[in-house]
Amino acid sequence: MNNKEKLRKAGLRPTKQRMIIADILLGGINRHFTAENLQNEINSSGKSMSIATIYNCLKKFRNCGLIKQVESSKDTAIFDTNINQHHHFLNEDTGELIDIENDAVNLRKLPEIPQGYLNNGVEVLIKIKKQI
Amino acid sequence: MNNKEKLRKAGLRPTKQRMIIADILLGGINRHFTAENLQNEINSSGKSMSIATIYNCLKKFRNCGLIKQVESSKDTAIFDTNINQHHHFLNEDTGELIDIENDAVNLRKLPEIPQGYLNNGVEVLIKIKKQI
DNA sequence: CAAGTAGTTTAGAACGATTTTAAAGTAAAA
DNA sequence: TTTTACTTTAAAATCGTTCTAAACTACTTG
Ligand SMILES: [Mn+2]
Ligand SMILES: [Mn+2]
Ligand SMILES: [Zn+2]
Ligand SMILES: [Zn+2]
Repeated sequence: MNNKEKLRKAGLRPTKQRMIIADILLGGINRHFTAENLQNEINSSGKSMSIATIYNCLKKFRNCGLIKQVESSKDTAIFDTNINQHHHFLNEDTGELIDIENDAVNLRKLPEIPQGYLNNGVEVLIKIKKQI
Repeated sequence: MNNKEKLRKAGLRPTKQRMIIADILLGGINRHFTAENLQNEINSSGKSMSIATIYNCLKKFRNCGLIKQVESSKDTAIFDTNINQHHHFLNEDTGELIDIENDAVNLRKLPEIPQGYLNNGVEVLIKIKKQI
């Protein structure tokens, strides 16, 4: 399925701007990035896009499940093209995130989900720092 | 150990403002809160404190290990008085966090820590949402 | 205790990330 | 083709947080 079809299937009009972002984000190597990272990459390729549009698109993409947003205590939102359930190393010295594939982690025991609620995904974060 | 001693031991001068915050946060029931939550609570008790001071104190408390900051994709920083290693349910409908005690989770398999790095804590986040 | 000094608080300004506004532009529907 | 709803944009606004610089206070030293 090409990117235009992916957008259509997600209920999003394939505008010029969304196609530019889809071409960068979808179907390539997985990555973690900020809105500003993405704008810089668009600029480097000789194109340009309003930062408002970038935020609009990322929010739409996220709400459609085309990308995810990472839980992070940094003050800038971090997005993730890896939409499979997976886990992360967090380098606490640098803030860098590294993917951990889902099957590299195995949970022997989990608490009961509160009454009336559904498990909507489990994420493991392994904080690491450089050895001294 | 009383709060004044706790601050001293952490290398922090027990100022009037830090004692007010310590009295609210330390040694009570564990909770998750924002800087604004804390200011509202201080205000409700008839006291007042500059928001800059609240941020200053929370940062000092966090750096001393008296409180933690939660990994969260919300744009407001969330702090946690539970400084033990533990896990969370995240109610994705409301943003509410619920503590999961460390021994309620058991990890059978973890990936290898990258060469030259140390494991500095593992956090499990279980996202939940209301059943439909 | 009295001074001295180093650390702290504060209001307000500044900042950086994100959202809103409102007008112009574009994609899809009729 | 005309109409409609949706999208993009620059610029302003907003929001959480940090900075500035002056006043204040806790601790140290004499
Ligand atoms: Mn923030
Ligand atoms: Mn965040
Ligand atoms: Zn990832
Ligand atoms: Zn907690």
